[in-house]
Amino acid sequence: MEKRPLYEQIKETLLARLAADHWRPGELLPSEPKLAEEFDVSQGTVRRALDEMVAQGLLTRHQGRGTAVMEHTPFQFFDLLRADGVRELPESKTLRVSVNAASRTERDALELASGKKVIRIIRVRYLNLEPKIYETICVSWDLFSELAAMDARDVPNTIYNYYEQKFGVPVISKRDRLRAASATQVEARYLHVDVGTPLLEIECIAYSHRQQPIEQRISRCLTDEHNYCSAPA
Amino acid sequence: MEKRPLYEQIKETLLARLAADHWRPGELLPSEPKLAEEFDVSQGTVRRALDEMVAQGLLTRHQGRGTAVMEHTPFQFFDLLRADGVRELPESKTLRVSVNAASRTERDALELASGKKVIRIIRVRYLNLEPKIYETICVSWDLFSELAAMDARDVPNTIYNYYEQKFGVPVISKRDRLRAASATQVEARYLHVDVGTPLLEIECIAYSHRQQPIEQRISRCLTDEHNYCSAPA
DNA sequence: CAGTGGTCTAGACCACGGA
DNA sequence: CCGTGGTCTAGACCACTGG
Repeated sequence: MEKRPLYEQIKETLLARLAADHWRPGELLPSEPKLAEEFDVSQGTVRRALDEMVAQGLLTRHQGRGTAVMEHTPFQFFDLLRADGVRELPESKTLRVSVNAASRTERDALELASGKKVIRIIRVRYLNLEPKIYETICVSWDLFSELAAMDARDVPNTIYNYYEQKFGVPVISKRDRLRAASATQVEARYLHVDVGTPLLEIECIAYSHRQQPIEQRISRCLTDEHNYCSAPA
Repeated sequence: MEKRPLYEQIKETLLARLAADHWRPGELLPSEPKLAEEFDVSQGTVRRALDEMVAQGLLTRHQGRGTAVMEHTPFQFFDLLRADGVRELPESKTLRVSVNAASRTERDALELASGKKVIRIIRVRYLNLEPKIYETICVSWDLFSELAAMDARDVPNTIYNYYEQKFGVPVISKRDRLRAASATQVEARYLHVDVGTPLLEIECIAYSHRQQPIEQRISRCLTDEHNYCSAPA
């Protein structure tokens, strides 16, 4: 017999089913009494497992309707806010899609073996029609080779949604590291500023189920009108 | 009768007692059965209230011992990490303590009426013995007037602890806004870099109970060896 | 050892949503 | 109307801590 709490085991089973695409985003899970019967525990124990998954942002509950798989909006994972706190939808223009050998830092970020290839997407993002972000996205070629064949014009604006829709790989969490940097020549040209202008560099690693790293994204941002905001505690 | 859930009412009562210094940090609360009896509810309902306060980081539980008021370590609210992820204790050297009329942004941050005075503390912080942060701390003079009389040499390194010990005002949460900036002449001198070097500016507002703003802190950081890291999701 | 929190059960009643 | 999740109860047994 297992010695870990029942609700943890149930949670793990449900996590595995989520990872295996057992239910699509937005779809309703079986009701609590149903799950309780299946796992042969009380409804309270199922509730505890579901509660924790809701707290993690994986599920949502609606009284009278049921418990559904969370749909991740394009906004949820974008952290640049206007000075007044309003969240704006960023537009994107993709500059280049290329396939290269992974660099050392990319291998670390994505947990790839040496010699593995990655797809790099370089794009400029606009806030309020002004170029504010020069962004390099890096994903494993093994996982997303279809992306490499794509024309730059066809790269969707909300890539996390695309991972989920096309490849069934939802982005569940992410971790950011921030530092200050200076605009390079290329960045200065695209962002319409002088070389050396201070930029906020956000290195974001996106994870799917089981902490599997999916994407490394380095965003170099003009922060004259927008700020990065930590989660409201 | 109240219509809100019982566990929320209990939580609010307990929060009020925390704010009123009913228990000191580290002290044990009454046991769950005791609280259940006092509020005339079942132990499960008390548990739920306590669980939420634990999730908020206000309490800690120890099986066999009891539930205690969380002690806030100086580390908990410092977010600059070395590239390898290790957290270092920053040392501080206070440059100046002054009393001034609050600026517009300071009044907004601390929710002060116009004409109110603030105490400003300017200091340099060291990581691994190197100057890395030029920091301006701003607090309401009404709340902390004793600080103004203090010699710069006596300003403690871990100010949050000091607020809690001396004034009974614990820092419960904070909100950060980040942007990129350029080193001014003064900053460049203290941080041993050239004027214009990119700095990471962290504007941090610290809150006590009931979202009352306590402190505004603007830290301008060299991020050559350290990064700001978002909470691990 | 007695008392604490941690887990789990089997019920109850309620508020909400959809058919 | 029925089935859903939301709240609440009163108990059980366990694992851990301290004296």
